[in-house]
Amino acid sequence: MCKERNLRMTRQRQGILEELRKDNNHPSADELFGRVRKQMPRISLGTVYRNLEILSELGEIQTIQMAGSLKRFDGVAENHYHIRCVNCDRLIDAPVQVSKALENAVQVRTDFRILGHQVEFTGICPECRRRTPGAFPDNA
Amino acid sequence: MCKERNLRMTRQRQGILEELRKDNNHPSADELFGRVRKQMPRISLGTVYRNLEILSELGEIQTIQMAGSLKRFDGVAENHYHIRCVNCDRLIDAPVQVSKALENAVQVRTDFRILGHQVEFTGICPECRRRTPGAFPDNA
DNA sequence: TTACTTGCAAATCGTTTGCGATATA
DNA sequence: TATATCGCAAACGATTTGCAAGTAA
Repeated sequence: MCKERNLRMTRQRQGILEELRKDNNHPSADELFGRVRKQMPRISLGTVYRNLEILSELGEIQTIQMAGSLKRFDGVAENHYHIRCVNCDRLIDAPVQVSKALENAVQVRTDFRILGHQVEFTGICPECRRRTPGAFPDNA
Repeated sequence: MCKERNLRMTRQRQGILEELRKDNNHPSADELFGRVRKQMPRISLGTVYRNLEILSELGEIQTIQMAGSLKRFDGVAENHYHIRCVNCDRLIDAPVQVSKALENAVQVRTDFRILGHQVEFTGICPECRRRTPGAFPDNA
């Protein structure tokens, strides 16, 4: 990291990045704040936001904002699709390949210069289906 | 509309829906408020929000929330993909087919019950490329 | 007539920002 | 030492909500 910008690897920035990469769930800023705070009780929420913004600009992480109203953050920077549980808001990686062909298809049909694309599936996660059987029948 | 709920077709609800369907750009609540207000100067922003929420629940319109921090609304209820200009935030429909096969691919690989999916392409719109030549070279 | 809906204004809440203090390179 | 970054708290802005008055069915 630290391209042309004069960035410093502070204890806080380090801790936030490590915590985000520890497992690939996709916490909100506030959730991440809660986790990082266990290591650094005096860190502030503003610092978490500031660093997530910087890390995202650097391409070290990615910011996810789709169906939900909260931003979610992903320690894996490469594009991949997500599935969101509409019941519990859990967000996981979707086990399907990213399609560059889709971008090309749009590119040739418009005068846009296409830079990327995001996909989010919505559904009911296994836990929610199990927890409340009958609430989410398989045939919608 | 008005399934099992006891909904009334008020002047305001009617006007909001008509205005949203007049052309298929994808206004924010506030933009739509501005337009509807020309017909009904006393309508309030809260009313616009309340009705957009209801119309969305009824499946009459859809709420779009992806890369941007503002919700955007779409008078066309059927699923379709969008392209967002990262420079001016313009949002237009993407001229590619919705792929149910994508949903199936995820369905068979997870224990989620997949309900739908959203796709948003990001890029630079023709107007922005033209307006600031050189700023957005074709080879990224 | 009834209860859904409105306009208004205040509240909410995720996120951003100003500032003086701190700590990294 | 210079200045990027921090912690704190206040500001911001989109959205939501409580309430009394208005109105569709």
